[in-house]
Order: sequence, then C-alpha cells, then structure tokens
Amino acid sequence: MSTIKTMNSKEGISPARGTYRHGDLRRTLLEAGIEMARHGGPDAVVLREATRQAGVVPNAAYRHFASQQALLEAVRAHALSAAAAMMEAELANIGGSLSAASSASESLRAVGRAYLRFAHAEPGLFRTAFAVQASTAEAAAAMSADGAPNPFRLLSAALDRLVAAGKLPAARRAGAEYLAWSAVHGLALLVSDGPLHSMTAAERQAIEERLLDMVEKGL
Amino acid sequence: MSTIKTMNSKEGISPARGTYRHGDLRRTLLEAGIEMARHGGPDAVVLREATRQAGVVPNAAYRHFASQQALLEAVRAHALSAAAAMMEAELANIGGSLSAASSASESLRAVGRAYLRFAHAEPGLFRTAFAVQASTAEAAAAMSADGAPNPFRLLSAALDRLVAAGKLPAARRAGAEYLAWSAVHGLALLVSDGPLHSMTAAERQAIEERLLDMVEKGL
DNA sequence: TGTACATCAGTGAACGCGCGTTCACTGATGTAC
DNA sequence: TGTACATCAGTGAACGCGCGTTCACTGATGTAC
Repeated sequence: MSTIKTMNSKEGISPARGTYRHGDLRRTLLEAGIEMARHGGPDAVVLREATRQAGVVPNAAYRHFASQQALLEAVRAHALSAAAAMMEAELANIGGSLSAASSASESLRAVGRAYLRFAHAEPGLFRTAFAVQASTAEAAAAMSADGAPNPFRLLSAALDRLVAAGKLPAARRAGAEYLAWSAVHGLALLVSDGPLHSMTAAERQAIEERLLDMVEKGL
Repeated sequence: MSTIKTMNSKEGISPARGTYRHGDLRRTLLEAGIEMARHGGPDAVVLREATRQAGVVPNAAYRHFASQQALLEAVRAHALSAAAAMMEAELANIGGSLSAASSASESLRAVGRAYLRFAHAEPGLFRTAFAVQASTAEAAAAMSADGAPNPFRLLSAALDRLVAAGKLPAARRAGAEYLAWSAVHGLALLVSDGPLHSMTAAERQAIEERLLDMVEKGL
C-alpha cells in the first residue's frame, strides 16, 4: 500500500543524491505524494513538499507534472487502484463450491467489506480516492472512463450477478449502486477517521457485517 | 437558512458605515462566515474575507472571535442548529392519528428525510456541519455536550421510540445510530454535491425513499 | 443638566509563512557520425 | 573507438498571493458624579 509496485527500494525518498540527474524523479515525487495523502488526505498533497522530500528544487517537479493538480490526480489514481486491488483480493477469497445465488451475495459482501477495510486501514488514501472535497461526481466520471478494474465497476458487476442469480428483482436493479454505495460509504467514513475508528477490530467487524446485512436485506 | 434569526435586515454586510463603531460586528462576521460556508463549505470560511465583507480592518475580528477556528466553530454551530430545525419541522408534520408503531417509524423516516433534504438544499452548510475534514469524532463529541436539540439526539430519540413501539428488537438497538446514520449520510453526500445532485426532485425523492425503506427493513 | 473620564471597539502597519508557478540558465547524458 | 553536439532534467532566483495573527494606537461611547 505504501509504495508503488515497481519501486526499487533503496533510493526512494533519500535526501542525498550523488548524480546530477535524479534518475526517477517522477516516481519519487508520486511516492512522496502518496505518502502525504496517506498521512493527511488529499489536502496534504503539496507539490513543494514532494520536491523537498525528493531532494530537488521546487520547480523541478514541472518536468514531470504539469501542475499540483496533476500530481494529486496521479495520487488519486493510485489510491483508487489500491482500493480495487483490495476488492479483488476479497473476491478471490470466495469459495468456488457455492450456489450461484450464494456466490452472488458473497460477491456483493466482499466488495463492501473490502471498501470498509480499505477505509479503516488507509484513511488518508481512502479520503483521497472517495471523499473528494469539491465533487464526488468528477471521481465517478474519471472512474467510468478507462478499462482498468475500479471500485465502481466491481460494485456494478456484483449487483448484476445478484440479478442474474435471481436474488435481486430486476425492477430494483436501477439505482441500486447508489443505495449500496451510500450505506457502505457512510460507515466507511465513520471507521476511517470518525468515532468508530478506535473500536476494537472485533467490534468494528461486527458492525460492518450488520451493515452489510442491512444492505442485503434492504435492497 | 441564509441569515441568523435575529438579524436586523438592513445593515447586514453593507460596505459603507457611517459610525466609527460598527454596532454589531460579531453578528455581521458570523453571517459573512455562514455565507462563505454556504458557497464553499468549511474551507471557505476565511477570517480576513469576513472582515472585508463587514467593511472593517482584518484584526478587528479579534474583538469578537479568538481565532479563525472560533469563527468556524460558530458557523458550524449555526449549521447544526439549522439541520436540527429542519428535522423538527419534518417531525411536526407527522399526523397525530397514527398507531404508536407507525408513528415511531415515521419519526425515524422524518429525521432521515430532513437530513437528506438539508444536504441537498444547503450542501455547503451540510458539509460544514457533518463532513468535517479532520474528524467526525469532534463533531459528535461537540454535539452530545450541551442540551440544545441536535441531529444526533433526534436520531437517537427516534430509534428509542422504535424500540418502545416494539418495531425494533432491543437487542439490535445498540449501534443502530451508526447503521442508520451511515446509510443516510452516504446518500446525503451524493445528493449534496455528488453525482445525484443534478437529478430531478422526483427522482431524488424516489431514491431517498428507497434508501429509507432499506434502512427500515434492514435495521 | 453638564462635564470628566474610563472603557474598549475598531485602526494602521507590519510580521512571517508557505504555497504554486515562471524565467533564463547549466551541465550530464546518450546519440550520430 | 573517439569526438561533436543536441537534448532536456534539474538549478537558482524570484514573483505575487493571501492567509492568520500581533503590536501599539485612537477616538466614540456611555457612565459616575
């Protein structure tokens, strides 16, 4: 979570640098941005601070990012794919010997559970990905754009499977993303940095499962 | 919503001022702060801008607020009481001829409906009151402090009535605030400045009622 | 009813801070011959 | 295999901005006598 997949571990954010050229400044800046987002959410992603951590002069960032906004977008993209990865891991846990109906239910629960787990484990990245200040609309738009697996697509797919398995009447399919997402997102905020953050793991999981029950029963 | 109850309408944010003393600077600053929050959420509450709108030198604010933070708290308190007022109005709409059980259900729905309505009508104030950046915990703590009617108290009371009326098993009462609040808050974010903000009123109300159904059924 | 005076709301000027961004530059790198 | 050269990543210096906050002040107000 804390680093980019292909990072070569040793250099990273090291202050000293022997060569005139940095070698991999773009990645270093991005990693610094991710780290700032992890600790303080989207507002903490500060371009100058990223260059400071990279041991480079402030304007050097402009060789790699057009603006602070561009850096923030890159950080957000990383956060989104980290969330998607968590969902896919949770989906992969579902046993193969289930009926179509159970398996569809479990898919939806897995997606919701991963979302809640991500919010708790990485509150800063969670807020960067999903609690955009200005408008969640942009985020949703950005997400439905390209082909990569993303959280919203995974949620939609789970709901489609539920309909296919006959566990959700087709008439109630429209807008179901919003209902499911609302409930899970609300609780995610509470467990990410709200009053529920300091619960024990057991308490938290209990209330998470109750919420997932509520969604499943209520949809 | 846009002004304080006891405001004397004419002066408000007028730029010119005949007298040396302002007369009611505290209220004027607070109103300016509320207006900024309405348009841009909590981050838009800028002390210097408030004094500018009041036609006063920046440091004059310190006669009335200890810091920018204090001004923001005052704005937040106003937003919270505006939300509570909306809930009470919605509660007052419930007919008196209902059974205890129906009346309890309707109370919970009224509280949720008012919350959603407030989020849509006043997104900036909504975020100021309920989507605190740093931590929702503070807000909740601040709220359970004094005796004024506040949104959380109203939600708790509605759930208590549901238990008293036998519509919610006592065993499921604990933590029910979190479940109900999660679902409603999540949707509120979507309708306040998210992708659902531009729905027609009818569409929005339909999905709001579906969410309230989900909560009622799923609790 | 008139005057002396304490109060304290608002003034004027200035701080230090950190931000994003622009400019003209320099010098290591890797490619073409 | 060696040399000339274009590229372009990172430098150095500086901008303007707006913020919150502190200081010593001034002068209108309303109260005590």
